[in-house]
Amino acid sequence: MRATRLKHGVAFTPSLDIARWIIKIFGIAAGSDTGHKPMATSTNDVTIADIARAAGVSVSTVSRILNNKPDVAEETRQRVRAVIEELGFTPHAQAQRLAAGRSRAIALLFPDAQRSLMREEFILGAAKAASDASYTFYLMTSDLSRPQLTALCRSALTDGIILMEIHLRDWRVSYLKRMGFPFVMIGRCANNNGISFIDMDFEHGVAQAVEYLAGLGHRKIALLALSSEAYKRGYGPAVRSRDSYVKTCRKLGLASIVVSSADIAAEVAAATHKLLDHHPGLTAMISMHGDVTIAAYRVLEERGLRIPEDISVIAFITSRTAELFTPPLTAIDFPAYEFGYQAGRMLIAQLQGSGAVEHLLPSPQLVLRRSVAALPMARQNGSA
Amino acid sequence: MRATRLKHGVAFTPSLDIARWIIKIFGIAAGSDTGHKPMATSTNDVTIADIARAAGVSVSTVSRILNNKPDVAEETRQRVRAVIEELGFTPHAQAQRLAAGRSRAIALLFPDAQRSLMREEFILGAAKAASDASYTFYLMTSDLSRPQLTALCRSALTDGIILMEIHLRDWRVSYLKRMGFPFVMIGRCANNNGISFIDMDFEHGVAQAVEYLAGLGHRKIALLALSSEAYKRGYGPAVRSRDSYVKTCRKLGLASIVVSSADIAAEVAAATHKLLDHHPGLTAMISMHGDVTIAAYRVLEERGLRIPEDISVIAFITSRTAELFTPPLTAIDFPAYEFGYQAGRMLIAQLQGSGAVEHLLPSPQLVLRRSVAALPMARQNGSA
DNA sequence: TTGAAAGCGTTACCAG
DNA sequence: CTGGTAACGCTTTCAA
Repeated sequence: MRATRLKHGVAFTPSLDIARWIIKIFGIAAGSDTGHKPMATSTNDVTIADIARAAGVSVSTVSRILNNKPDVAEETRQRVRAVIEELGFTPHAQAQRLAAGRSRAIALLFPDAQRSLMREEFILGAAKAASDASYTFYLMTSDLSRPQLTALCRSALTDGIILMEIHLRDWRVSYLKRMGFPFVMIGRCANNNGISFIDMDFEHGVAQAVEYLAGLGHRKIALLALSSEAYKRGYGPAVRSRDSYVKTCRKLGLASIVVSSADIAAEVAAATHKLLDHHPGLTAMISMHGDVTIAAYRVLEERGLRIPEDISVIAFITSRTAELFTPPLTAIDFPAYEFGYQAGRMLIAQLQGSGAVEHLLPSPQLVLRRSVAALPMARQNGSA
Repeated sequence: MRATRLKHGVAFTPSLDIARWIIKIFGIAAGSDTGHKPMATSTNDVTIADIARAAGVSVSTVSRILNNKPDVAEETRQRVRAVIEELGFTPHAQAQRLAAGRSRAIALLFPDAQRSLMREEFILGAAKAASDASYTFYLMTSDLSRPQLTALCRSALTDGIILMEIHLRDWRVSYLKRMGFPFVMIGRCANNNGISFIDMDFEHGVAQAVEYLAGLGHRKIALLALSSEAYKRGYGPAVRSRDSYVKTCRKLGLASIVVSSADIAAEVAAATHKLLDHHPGLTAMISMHGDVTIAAYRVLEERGLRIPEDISVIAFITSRTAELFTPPLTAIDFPAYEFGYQAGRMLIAQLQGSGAVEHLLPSPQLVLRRSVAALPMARQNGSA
């Protein structure tokens, strides 16, 4: 993981040294030949009125045809459609939205904080769901403050919202609920009455992982938990995973060994060191840190511990990412793309009036790869 | 990488078996207490007219204040602002957009085809650039057909577009240029007159990689190239990387060893096998396959070849992903997030009338990690 | 510095 | 089945 700087364009830090990029400025385009005008209307001169005139019908009729309303004579429909085709007309989305009072758009509020290879897949899934339903898809990064959320709702930019990073008690949820603004969650609150969500079942996932490891003879199983700060804030995954871990350990008569840290390589590494220092007999760990679990791998490697011979590791992680680890990570699979897709689908269903509230809590799948091994009898007696 | 199915919720394929998810339907919400109405307007009753009335001014004045126009008495401004605050007013975005003829939105056209850990970072970067400039950000997956692109332009949904996966001759580019519709590219064509872009300099990147390896004594350096189909289509990265590789090899008096494949694990694995079968003396390879390079790693491992002792590997890849490999990948760093950010920034600058065309071709940075080693003298004489 | 009024391009209601 | 017309909520001349 170490790297050094060489002479010629070889650097450790891959920071974008923008000032040194090859930047060619071709001068001012102004109103010249390129003719890039910021006016979107320049591209869309032909309106519904033009169509009406050309086809010898009224705008209402054209509108009806555009919206596939039934009460139009087939012959008229054909004729108008031909004109539309010929003039290359496409409706002005903003105008449609204003007049119709709906935007046919959904938005995903994506936490700005830390990027994670896993969570990015939510985006594509949600976007796909939108496009499948002919909705447009907004991605909003930057964590919204309360007034910003209000503004978003009132702006009518979007018909509904997908919320992520849900806390057990989440002000955004209460607020949107009170406003009656449509939304769904990836994650869930303590109380989810009347709200659709899809969530990873961390509770069962962790229990499953612990039991699986215990079944292989492991007795000292640690949890590399999310930050205690997140736990205190009531961040769902942090609370549910940790609580479930403790409970499962108790049930199985195992000691709970928890070490918390933020999803940052340096902190996960420090946490892992701490863990190994304090618990020399450790034979397995469960990581909540997604791809950052690599930091734990490196620490183990550094300390001469082999995976899985000396230590078994399980993480909550996307398949694609799990496969990049060596050895590949045995994992509770986190199908982030599918989660995003389902969230989008649910939201749109809700918008289209199917009043059903959906609570999706897929049962976690443990995918066996190569980071877990059974504990040999010799070690089961605690001889670290 | 192999995995087996166990009895209890343990599966190899992490496919979402939706039918078996725990799905609770809480009945029809209808017009009940949840009150989720699809009408966005329900949330936004207070209009600019209400403000005007309450403040005792005209709508024009309120509008001016909303848009920070200079010609308003400071005292009036204060008073109206207070009313806006008090009534919790937020402008109706669709109405603004319709009236103003601008959407203050940009869109990223994201290729639907294959997902890649790397390319997903483009999205967040572009979204950030938009949010930094108070623009909204559309993400459109699904590859647009020609009529769909036309429709997008005419719809006035967005003021400008970011294009990806650029081919040397790209119909979308010609089309948008002809239409005079604002756009920028991540990637570049053969001829980029008057068009802003940011592109990875694959040409120099590959040259740098080959020269670096050659400098370490390697003589048999292979290129795990992108699919020959992509090459034939004129996909920029495919063409530029391969051509540069061949050229650099010739310059250095090395034989060119190219094997092409799609960005799919199975194909990359097959290509790697083929490579090793046909070129037993191989000591280094350069991969264009991003995170799919893991497939090559696995093949090497499988065949008992150590990285970097037996084979050195260099790839074009994001730092975050490179660190997941073991050993960590020495790489031409692909700062995808920054690319996305710059593309967004450029587009918005263009929309705001700074007519400067920017051609950004940052010099590729080789980041040394641990997948490359110098060739011992003993092996330099070709004794595989 | 302010106000009145004419759009912006659709949709949707109401007559016919 | 079709046409007129009033919204939709805001921006932007043009006068005052």
